[in-house]
Amino acid sequence: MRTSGNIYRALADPTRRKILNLLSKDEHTQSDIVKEFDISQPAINKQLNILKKEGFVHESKSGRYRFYSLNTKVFAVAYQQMIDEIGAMLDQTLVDLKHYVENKEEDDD
Amino acid sequence: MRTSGNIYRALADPTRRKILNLLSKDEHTQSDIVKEFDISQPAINKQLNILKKEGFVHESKSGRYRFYSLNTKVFAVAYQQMIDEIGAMLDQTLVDLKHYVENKEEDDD
DNA sequence: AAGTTATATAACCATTAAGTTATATATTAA
DNA sequence: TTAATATATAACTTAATGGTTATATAACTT
Repeated sequence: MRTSGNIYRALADPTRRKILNLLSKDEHTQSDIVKEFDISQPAINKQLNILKKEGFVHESKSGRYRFYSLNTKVFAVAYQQMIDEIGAMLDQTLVDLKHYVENKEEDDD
Repeated sequence: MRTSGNIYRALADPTRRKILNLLSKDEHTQSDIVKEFDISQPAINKQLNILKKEGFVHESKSGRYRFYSLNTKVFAVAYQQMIDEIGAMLDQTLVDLKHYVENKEEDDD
């Protein structure tokens, strides 16, 4: 099985995170996406190509438009792997933190 | 409240991820850490300084040694924020994926 | 006091990253 | 067929990254 896209790289840039976030809600054309940013069309194009190459985003052509959508399966799997890797470093801490937050909430009620 | 360290940046580099992983298990001196890698001491020093600046790692001086440990609280909080941000994009997908995996396990038993 | 070990710092280098502007190409609309 | 729109690509700039080597400083060991 081919090792999944580099999610760490994908998430490292805020533009890419915002694109992923947009696509998680809906399919968008490239020009739609461009409108959501203050940067140029070629800049967005580059980031889309990166996300495409990593496999997190799917492109489909229709006329002069390119529709982009989140490749949820690929992204979800990479995400899970990341959680497994990073979350493991924090296992007990997260349990503790959860208790702490929960108790805090109780106190606040 | 000061916004938490940039976990996306911290995780973007494999050397930093490995350092964090080491420190999640135990405190280490810098030279201990250096031994775990094939790169130079100054290179490790740099990465440690980045992790320190982001607040994910704590340094304590003792003689000529520097002891490094994971700042678990800071890291856990940043991690949780990341999970909230990124996980939200995948909510339903993750539920589906879980069902899929669970059913698969059942079938395999 | 001299040598060794741990860490820090400076100067440097190559690569990558993330954007820009200008322009080309493809498709649709008038 | 001309104009407008959507996307792609090329060439460039600037800055950040992640390493290197050489050397300095600090602390311990003999």
